[in-house]
Amino acid sequence: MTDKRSQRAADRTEAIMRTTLELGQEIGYAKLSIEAVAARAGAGKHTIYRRWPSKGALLLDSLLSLNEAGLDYPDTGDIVADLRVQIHAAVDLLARPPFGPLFQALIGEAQHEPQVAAALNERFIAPQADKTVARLRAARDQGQLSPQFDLELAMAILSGPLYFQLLITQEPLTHEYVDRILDALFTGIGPTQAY
Amino acid sequence: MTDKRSQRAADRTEAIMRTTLELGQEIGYAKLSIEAVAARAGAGKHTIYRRWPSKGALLLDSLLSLNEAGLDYPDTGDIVADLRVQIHAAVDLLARPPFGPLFQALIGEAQHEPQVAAALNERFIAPQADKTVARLRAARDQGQLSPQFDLELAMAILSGPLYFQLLITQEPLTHEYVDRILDALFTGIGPTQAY
Amino acid sequence: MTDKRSQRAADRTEAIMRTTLELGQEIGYAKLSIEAVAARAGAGKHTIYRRWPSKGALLLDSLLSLNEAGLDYPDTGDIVADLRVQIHAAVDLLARPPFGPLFQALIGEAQHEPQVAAALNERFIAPQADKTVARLRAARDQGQLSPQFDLELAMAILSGPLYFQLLITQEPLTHEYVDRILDALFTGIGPTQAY
Amino acid sequence: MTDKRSQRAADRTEAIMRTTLELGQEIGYAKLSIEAVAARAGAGKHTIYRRWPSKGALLLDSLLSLNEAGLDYPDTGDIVADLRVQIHAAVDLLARPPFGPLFQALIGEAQHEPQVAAALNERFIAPQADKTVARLRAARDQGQLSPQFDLELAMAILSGPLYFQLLITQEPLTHEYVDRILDALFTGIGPTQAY
DNA sequence: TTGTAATCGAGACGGTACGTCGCGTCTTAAG
DNA sequence: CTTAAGACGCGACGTACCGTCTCGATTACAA
Repeated sequence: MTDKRSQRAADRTEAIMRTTLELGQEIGYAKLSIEAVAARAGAGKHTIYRRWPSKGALLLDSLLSLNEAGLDYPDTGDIVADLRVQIHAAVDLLARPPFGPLFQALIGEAQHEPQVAAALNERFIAPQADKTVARLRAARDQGQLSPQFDLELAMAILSGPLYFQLLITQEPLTHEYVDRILDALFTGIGPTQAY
Repeated sequence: MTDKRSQRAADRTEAIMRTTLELGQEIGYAKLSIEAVAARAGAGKHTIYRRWPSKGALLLDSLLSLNEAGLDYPDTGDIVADLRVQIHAAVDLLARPPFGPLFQALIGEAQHEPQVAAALNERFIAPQADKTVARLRAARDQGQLSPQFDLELAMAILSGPLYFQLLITQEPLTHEYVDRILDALFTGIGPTQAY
Repeated sequence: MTDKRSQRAADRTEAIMRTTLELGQEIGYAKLSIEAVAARAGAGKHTIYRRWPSKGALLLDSLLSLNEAGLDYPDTGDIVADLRVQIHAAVDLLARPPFGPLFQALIGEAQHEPQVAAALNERFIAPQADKTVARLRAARDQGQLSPQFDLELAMAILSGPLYFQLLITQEPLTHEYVDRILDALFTGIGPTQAY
Repeated sequence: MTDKRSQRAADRTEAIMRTTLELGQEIGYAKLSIEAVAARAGAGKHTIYRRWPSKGALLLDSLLSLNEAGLDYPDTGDIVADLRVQIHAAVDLLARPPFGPLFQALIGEAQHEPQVAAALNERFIAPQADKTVARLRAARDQGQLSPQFDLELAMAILSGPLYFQLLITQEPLTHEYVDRILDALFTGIGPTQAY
């Protein structure tokens, strides 16, 4: 399949990403320099620059190499239970090393590198969101949700508070908090009587 | 009020922050260097470092100098209408120059500078959140919301999707989107029948 | 004699010079900064700049405060013996702490500060040279030296090799070396037969 | 001779030293900064620091590049005449631009950088001194000087007064002064009768 | 005895340069 | 043709001192 040449290249690519993860965990992704990665990996800087245009791009690939499979949704027929399982898993991934700090650093990079933001969206955020929307759509098609149920909005309401806590208040993400959001979304937050 | 010495200091502080805002708008906050701010402001670098420990801290103060009053909530008695007005204003502020790009850059900085994250929270995020919670509490006390209404969670559901869009998907924030979130929160998102 | 005002001033002057000597011995006169002297002496920088225009000038005064009396020549009637005593004493002073290193540093400063060079000459070098010339003149007047004896040149031949060794080759100055120079000057270096 | 890699390096080295000489003549070697040399030479500061550990070391190499051949002694059989020619040439070199001011600055640096002092000695002072001593030795071997003639001391007596005048009294060095020293050394300074 | 003028410690300020780091580009030699 | 190695121009970092300046507090003298 892959000939000898691309095997050599793949080896180098993999070694560089592995070094990025190691070094990032040791000294922090913010302080990570391409210079240091090259030195530690025994790679020339050229070899890195040939593959990735920026530190953000390298971080993104390194991140994705940690989660190649993605998080897949179960479909047991119970939409709330399935979302709960899935979001608990997502939170476990996002909030803990080695994925968590790297993910956070990457979002930091994305704020001043539009290309990183776009790539992050396209390759990680959107696929995850799509899976959530797809699972919700299935539930709606099965009549578990009303026909007017706004799939995209529901996804945003499920995700937004988590990112808010991860990036802004930087408090720990708990399963309990996820459950409260699910509750609020599917059983209502309580204003019904008053309205 | 302020004696001569602190007046001099205040003048310098103000000049540096003003230059930071100017230069940041011209070349982008990511490319902004303390060196360049010092040169443009006619200040020594020491004078900047004496006041702010990092670029992030300087950005934070400059940001806050743009919005010294904060965004205040109206209380017309109609909680949904009041929130709508308030959040529309917030979105207008957060998503547009000069505040928007600087705010975004600052959150980027916060991802790898815990002190910046803490200061940002303490001095901007938390006060705004507190105002929202306070307005919601007033509504609950007036019986417009059920006694079980989770104030903090509501605030997170109102804020989270906005930050998600601002920082992650980086799509434009519209008043219409705010309205959809408000609707979902206060009238339910639609699963009621199915449950 | 000195009124109260000048007493206060003299105290400060003396404290600054003493600190200069202390600090210079600790960290080396090359690394010495006026900033550090001021801090250590508990003096304002202004107080130093009011008295001395440059680090070199401060060093010079500090140096001279170590040797206020100067080196005085004995006159026992034996010119060679008197010179020997005197030059041995000079060498002991010039080549040893605390005078030596400071003197060396000062000559270093003098190479790029003409005013320091001039002041050093006027206040230290020339007076010493004059004493030597005066002692030689007395010997010539007493008939111990021929009427054609070149006083200035003799002084230069006695001093030059010492400074050469102190500043250029930076080898230790010994009494034995001084004796060899005196021998060469007064008994001839040995070419007589061949000429 | 030199391969391509060292040719590139040699070009940079040479350009930096040439700029050092130019700039030093324009603004004085004391005010010379590595920053300014780098800027004028179109070189990175790193490129300079990679080659020379200090300003003094750079000055030394620049100095030596001005006098790569060294001053060679004639040997006409007449030791005094040969020394005269040679020392006149040395004085002409040492006391005049471009060599003189740079040499003086370098000795200034040497007073607070032992490594510069050592290098200066090894690469300039000692070789010159050795040539003088060698020429004197040849004369002694040929019977022009007595067997007891102290070669090293003679060299010091010839050199010392010149350096004394160059560095300490900072009066101009003349050929006439050199002749007086030669006279004193080889015909005696005149005390003979009295002793 | 009380201004008033000089001096002081303290340290902020605009600068210049330091020596280091990392960027992204480049050149070379080895495979 | 790709690599490891690393030199290079560049720009910024954060620090150290420079010499000037303002600011009260502390003296000492003259009114």
